[in-house]
Amino acid sequence: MTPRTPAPRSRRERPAKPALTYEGIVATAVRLMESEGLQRVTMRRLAQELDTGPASLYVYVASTAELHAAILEELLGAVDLSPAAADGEGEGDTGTGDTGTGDWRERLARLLGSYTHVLFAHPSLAHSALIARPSGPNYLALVEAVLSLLHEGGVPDAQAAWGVDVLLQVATANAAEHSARDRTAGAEAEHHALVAALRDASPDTHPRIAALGGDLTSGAPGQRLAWSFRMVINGTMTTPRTAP
Amino acid sequence: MTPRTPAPRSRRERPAKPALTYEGIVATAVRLMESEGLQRVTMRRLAQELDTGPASLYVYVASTAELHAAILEELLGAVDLSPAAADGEGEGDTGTGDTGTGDWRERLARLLGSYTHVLFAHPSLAHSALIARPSGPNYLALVEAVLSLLHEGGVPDAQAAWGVDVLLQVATANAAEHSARDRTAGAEAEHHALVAALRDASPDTHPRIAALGGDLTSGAPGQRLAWSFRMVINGTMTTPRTAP
DNA sequence: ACCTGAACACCGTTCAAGT
DNA sequence: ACCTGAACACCGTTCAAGT
Repeated sequence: MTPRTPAPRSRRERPAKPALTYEGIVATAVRLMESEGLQRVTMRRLAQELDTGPASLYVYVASTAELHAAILEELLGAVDLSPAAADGEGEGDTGTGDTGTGDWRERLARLLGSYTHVLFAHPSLAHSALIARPSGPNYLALVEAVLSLLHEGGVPDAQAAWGVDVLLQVATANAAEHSARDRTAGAEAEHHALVAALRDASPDTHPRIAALGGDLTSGAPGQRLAWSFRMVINGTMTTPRTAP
Repeated sequence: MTPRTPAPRSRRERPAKPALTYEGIVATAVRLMESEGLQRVTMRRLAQELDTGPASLYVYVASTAELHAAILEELLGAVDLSPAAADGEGEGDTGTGDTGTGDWRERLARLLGSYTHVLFAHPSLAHSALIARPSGPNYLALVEAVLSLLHEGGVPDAQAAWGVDVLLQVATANAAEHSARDRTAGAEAEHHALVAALRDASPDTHPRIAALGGDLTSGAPGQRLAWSFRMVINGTMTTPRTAP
């Protein structure tokens, strides 16, 4: 005598549990990361958020690593690629007269800065970006943008092809390092230990470290990163692919 | 009537459980990593190996991250620093006539190669090297060696001070990426997905990627890494610290 | 001071069984 | 085909209590 079907009203009480889809899972994962950090985006926690059991997720996602890569690809949509847009915006009078030689370099540094910024905004993600590189549309667009700026600058194709990797790697590694420093208490302590060790190195055993002194750790992170970008761009321009 | 003290013989049956020390803990951790991989070097597993409970380790080691950093510092002792030894070995007739200009560059690349090699031999470690940089004597010696080669090459101090970081970072990130590829099945699949995505990119939407084609992923890892080293060394030499 | 048992609050992944 | 309960085999870290 008990009704077999639940009262229709109960469907309106809360939004009906949506069917699982890859897109839905990733979207929920992004939300979860934004609110609780990547370290909480686990299969179990995510399943709980989706009102199901962890085993259900394995139908759509092969592993936790793949899940994290999918989140990164999603976030890469926020990278500002406009520095690479060489045309389109202002038709006739593009010449504002301000774009001297070297301008493409500055725009490339700005583009890479935007990429770094996105990683910084989601600290734990940079770390996973080094291991599981995404291959979705947003990542491809980023690679294309970097390549087009190198092309604009007249960097030989062969060098650009290999340089883009290093450029993105430097940006990613920097974000990973600094975001780890902010996040985990231990990482900050370890960085201080390194600074102290460099400061206290003896001129007898470590003459060069002693000679450079505080300069080894000088500069704001942003300044150092900007120099790194310029430096790798210059290196890419001037280093032929044939052995020296 | 049961004896309160264990029979002395039992002390000879197995080597008496050694007292815990920081050195002993780290040494056991290194052994454990060598036999089972870093992913098994957990506080619990290590405690088991030391015949104690995990809580006991926290007297000596603050966290798992610190433990991993200590292992890395230990392993850095295996890096071959001899390419940086500018003098001492052959006293009078140092001039074999073979050391042309650019030779310091080659030796620096060899030194960095040795560092990479050590990380590769212990795959899971490179990953943690990016986050928790060590600050022990072996790491300092590595930094000193790189700096002394840059000095030998006449690289301006300010540029060398910032360049050493990028140089080591590129080496570390490379090792992390490739070792992850070998280790986890998912990482290899993801790399293939990236290669395929680059290959299949449309010339309309991704003209530069299409133009470079297979060159984006060409070359053996060793070749690419060697080029990266040359490239970052060149960039460090030619990029002043003042804004462009 | 050093060490420990026990607990708290979690993990990833698999698989047989259900619908 | 898709979903799930339940289990297997683990984690890091803390803390009160012991020696």
